[in-house]
Amino acid sequence: MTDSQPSDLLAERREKLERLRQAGVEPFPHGFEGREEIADVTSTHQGLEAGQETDRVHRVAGRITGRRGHGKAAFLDVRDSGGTIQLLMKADVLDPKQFELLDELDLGDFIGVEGRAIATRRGELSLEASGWELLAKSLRPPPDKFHGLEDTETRYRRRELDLIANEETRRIFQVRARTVSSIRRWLDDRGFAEVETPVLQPLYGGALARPFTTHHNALDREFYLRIATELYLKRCVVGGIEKVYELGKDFRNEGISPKHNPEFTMLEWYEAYADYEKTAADLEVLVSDVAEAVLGTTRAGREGQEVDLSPPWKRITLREAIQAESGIDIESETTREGLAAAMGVELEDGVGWGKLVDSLFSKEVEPKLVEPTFVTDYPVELSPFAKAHRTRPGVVERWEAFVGGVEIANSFTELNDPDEQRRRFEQQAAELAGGDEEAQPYDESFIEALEQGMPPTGGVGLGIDRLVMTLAGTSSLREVVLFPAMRD
RNA sequence: GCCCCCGUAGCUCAGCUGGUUAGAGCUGCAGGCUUUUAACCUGUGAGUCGUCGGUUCGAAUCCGACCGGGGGCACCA
Repeated sequence: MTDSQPSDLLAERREKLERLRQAGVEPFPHGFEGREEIADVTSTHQGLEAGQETDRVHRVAGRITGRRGHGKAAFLDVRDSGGTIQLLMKADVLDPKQFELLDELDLGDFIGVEGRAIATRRGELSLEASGWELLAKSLRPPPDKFHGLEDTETRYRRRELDLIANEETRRIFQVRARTVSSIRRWLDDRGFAEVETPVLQPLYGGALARPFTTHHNALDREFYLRIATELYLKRCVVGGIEKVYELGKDFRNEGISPKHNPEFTMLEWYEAYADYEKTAADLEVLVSDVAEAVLGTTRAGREGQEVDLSPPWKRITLREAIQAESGIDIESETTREGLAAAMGVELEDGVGWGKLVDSLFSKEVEPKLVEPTFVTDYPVELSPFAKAHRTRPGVVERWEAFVGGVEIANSFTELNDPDEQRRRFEQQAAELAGGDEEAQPYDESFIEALEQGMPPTGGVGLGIDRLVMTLAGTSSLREVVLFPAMRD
C-alpha cells in the first residue's frame, strides 16, 4: 500500500475485501459451526485468575468492536447479542497467513474464532485464538467506538447503527421484548385467548380519533386502518370468548410528539362478568408483575421521577382530581359557557362541555399524576362505549391510569345495552356531521352484535409503548419504538 | 399547523462580534511494539461547513427561503 491510494473509508474497506478474496478468503461464507454464546463462555470461566490458562477450547462468533495491535500480537474484542469477549491473536500461535490477514480486518467485521480460554496478566478472560475465519465483511465504518452515536436523527433513521453503538439502546429494546412477552404470559396464564381482528376496517371505531384511509383496488372501496380493536373484540365476547385479548398496532392520524407515534402498540383485553373495579385491580397487578419480571423490581420510571408500581394504586374521581388542582367543580359548572368562563378561556365553535373538561384535566391534572393513579368516573360525553355509573348520574364507569404524568391505560364497564349504544352512536354521528373529525361513525353491525346479547363485561386498553417508556425510564416514546415515524 | 433551538470530516466536537490555505480526538492509511482494553508512539490522508439565494472587496460566520431533526403549543393515547 502506498500513500497514493484513495483514502476514502468506504474504498479502503472494499480494497480489503478484494485482497481477502485474492488471498482465497470468502468474505461472506454461509455459517459457522459449533458456536457457543459468549455469555456462556464467560460464565464458565468466571473465577479464572490473572495469568491462569486453561485447555478448554471454545468457538465464538460476533462483531469486532475493538482492536489493539501489538506487533506480533493483537487483541480483538468480539461481541454477540449476549456478551463480549477479548481475543488474543499471537503470531506464534496462529498460522502465519492467518496472522498476516488480520490486517485486512476492520471494526465491524464478523468473525468466528476458536481458541483456548485464558486470563491475561490484567485478569481479562480471553480466547487465545488458534484459528479464525471471516464471517461477514463490514463495508461501512461503525460509529465512534467511545462516544457512540448521538445524533438523534441518525439514531432513529439508522437504528441498526444505534443498536451497534449504544448499549442503552440495546437495553431498552430488550426491556420492550420482555415486557411484551411477559404481558402475553400473564394473560395466557389467566385463561385469556389471544385473537387477531382486522387492521383494515370498512368502518373505524372504538376510540375518538381520526383514522388513516386507504384504498382496496379489487373491491374499489375505501378502508380505514384501525384506531382501536374494541368493537371487534366485543363481538368476540358476544360470540362466547369470555376472556379475550389482542396485542397489536393501532393507527391514528394525529400529530407526532414525544408521547405520540402515528402507529403504536396497544393491548386490549375484555373479560365477561367483570366491571371496571375488576379491570383496575387486574391492571395494577399486571403492571406490577410485569415490572417485577422484566426489571426485577416494581420501582421504575425516569431519573428523578421514580415510582413504585406495586398495588394498590391511588384512586381519585375525575371531579375530585380537577377540583384539587384547579379549584373548579365540574358538577357546578355544567354548561359549556359557565365552564369556559371558570377556566378563563375563549369558547371556540364545536368545543362542547366534555372537550372543555378534557382539556382542563389534561392541562391541570395529568402532568401531576406521577405516582400510579386511577382517575375514575368520566362524563358520558367523552365515553361513547362505557356503561352509565350504577349510582352517580351523568358519569360512566370508566377509569384512566396514569404513571409519570402520562396516560398508560383506559378502561370501562362496557356498555352492553344496544339501544343505549345506538343513542350514543347517534350523538357521535351528529358531532361528526358537525365537524368533530374525531367523533365516531355509526356502526350498525356492532349494534346488531350487541342486540345478540353481550354479557356484562369489563375492558381495558393498555398503551404498550407508554408502559415500556415507564419501565425503561425514557422520556420520549420514540426511544422505545425501533423505527419511529420520520419525514420522507 | 404555529413558536423556539439545532444542522461543520464516517463518528464526537471546536471555530460563528465576517478576514490568510476550516481545526482536534476517534476512525482510516504507512511504520513501530508479543498481555492491551478509549492501548501507546511516529508520520499521514480525509470536509458540496444541510440546500438555494442575498448582503459584502471577502460568508462556516450576517439576512431570507427551503429541507431535515429536537423541544414546546395545539390535538390525541
